[in-house]
Amino acid sequence: MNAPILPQNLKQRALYEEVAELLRQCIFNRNLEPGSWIDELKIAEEYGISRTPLREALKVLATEGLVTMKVRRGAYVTEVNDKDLRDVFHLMAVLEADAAGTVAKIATNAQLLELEALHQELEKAAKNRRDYIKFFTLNEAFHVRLLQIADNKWAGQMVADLRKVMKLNRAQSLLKEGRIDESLAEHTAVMAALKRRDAKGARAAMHAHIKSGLEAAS
Amino acid sequence: MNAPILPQNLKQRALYEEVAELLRQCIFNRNLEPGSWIDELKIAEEYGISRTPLREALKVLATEGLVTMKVRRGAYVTEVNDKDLRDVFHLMAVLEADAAGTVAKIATNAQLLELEALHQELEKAAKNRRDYIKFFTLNEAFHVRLLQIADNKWAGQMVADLRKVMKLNRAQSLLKEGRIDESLAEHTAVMAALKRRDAKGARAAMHAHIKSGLEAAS
DNA sequence: CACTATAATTATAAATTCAAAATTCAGTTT
DNA sequence: AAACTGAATTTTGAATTTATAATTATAGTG
Repeated sequence: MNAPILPQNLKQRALYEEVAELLRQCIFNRNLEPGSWIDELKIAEEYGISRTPLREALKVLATEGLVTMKVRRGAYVTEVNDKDLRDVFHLMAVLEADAAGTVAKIATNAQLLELEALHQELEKAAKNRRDYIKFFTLNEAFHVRLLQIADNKWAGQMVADLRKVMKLNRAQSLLKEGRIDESLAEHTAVMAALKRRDAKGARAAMHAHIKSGLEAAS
Repeated sequence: MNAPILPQNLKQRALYEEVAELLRQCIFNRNLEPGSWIDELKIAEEYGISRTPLREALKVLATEGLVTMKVRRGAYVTEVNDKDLRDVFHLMAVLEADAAGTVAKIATNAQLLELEALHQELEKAAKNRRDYIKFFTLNEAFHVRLLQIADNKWAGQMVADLRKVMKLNRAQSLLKEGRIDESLAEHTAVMAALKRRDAKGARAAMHAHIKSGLEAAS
């Protein structure tokens, strides 16, 4: 019943944080469908907790945009329409392009090598056609690391939030095989610009990369 | 059929939202100082409410970045250091520049006239030297309206959050009289680019405008 | 038969209560 | 006198209870 106390959990997280994370997973894998009402009583019982931390978690998800609160009507999983998705992709393009430009300027050589290593893993995964789950994971890792190196925690937080909203849309996961080649080519262009420390080029390449991701999704 | 629907402006807000707004004001006007601990019992009593909605409000502010939660230690007003401020300004510049570019492209003529009207009010306020509170208010109104016209609710939300964090820093309010002239000139440049529907120019002008705001603040 | 009003049910919102963790302070020991 | 131990106090975290709003169901009337 009780969650085992793992030694790695030295920094304990608050219960409402744990619940928020569980709910995010439920939302991403469509256990909770967009537009559907979130039954507080049911979930609280399912998780074996009271409604108080659950409601706190819901309010966090609401400010993240994953759920929508209606007064006296409870919480609903946010529905993302096409325009929303376009807007989110546009913002992602703007923010990640800026981050790429920054990285081209400020990254240490070691950090560029690190990105290069991730990129090469990505290339490997792309060759094994069936491995598009790994491709997807590595791709996200690359982008996350890039944001980290850009060293703007506010930007990192925002892009993370936007990524969550993107995951609300089923289409985002449709990284089809044909798209892998295209995506990899774009990635290579980004990496090349970074290596020659071409901020403007990196921005442009990243912008194009994300925007073409939108076309694939919509 | 025509049951009297309540006007939208009379929409009731949840108590935790009201409390969150009150706390924001307390934080912005230094009633609660950065770094200071937030006494739940005291505040709850002050507002005449229980701790439950207060704690929900604190969690909202935490995801906005205004407040930092420490496990088993409560909530603290976030302290913004110089690097944080630089990062926030940089993001604001990127996001608002993008929004300005979008507005140059998609705004209706009526919307441009609306912005123009706001801009002219700004000019008037600038002439009355003492009115820098009004100048500040109008300036914010202009930027808010621009974001609205850019019609990307995610971007609007993000810029609003960033603005809140900016307000944590005392320096941001030091919009001194000398700075008013400079700020107005930059604003005029933005407006001019918008009027000739020059997206690139609008982006550049807005970017410069925000960045020079950073220099004034730091 | 339809429509309205009202009662019953259900779910959310907020307050209160309870539990557990951290801090403080006093007392003892070295 | 300094440091450590442990109890008392304070404060956070979570559960439970209470109140209120909204929806549904039911009954009554035109």
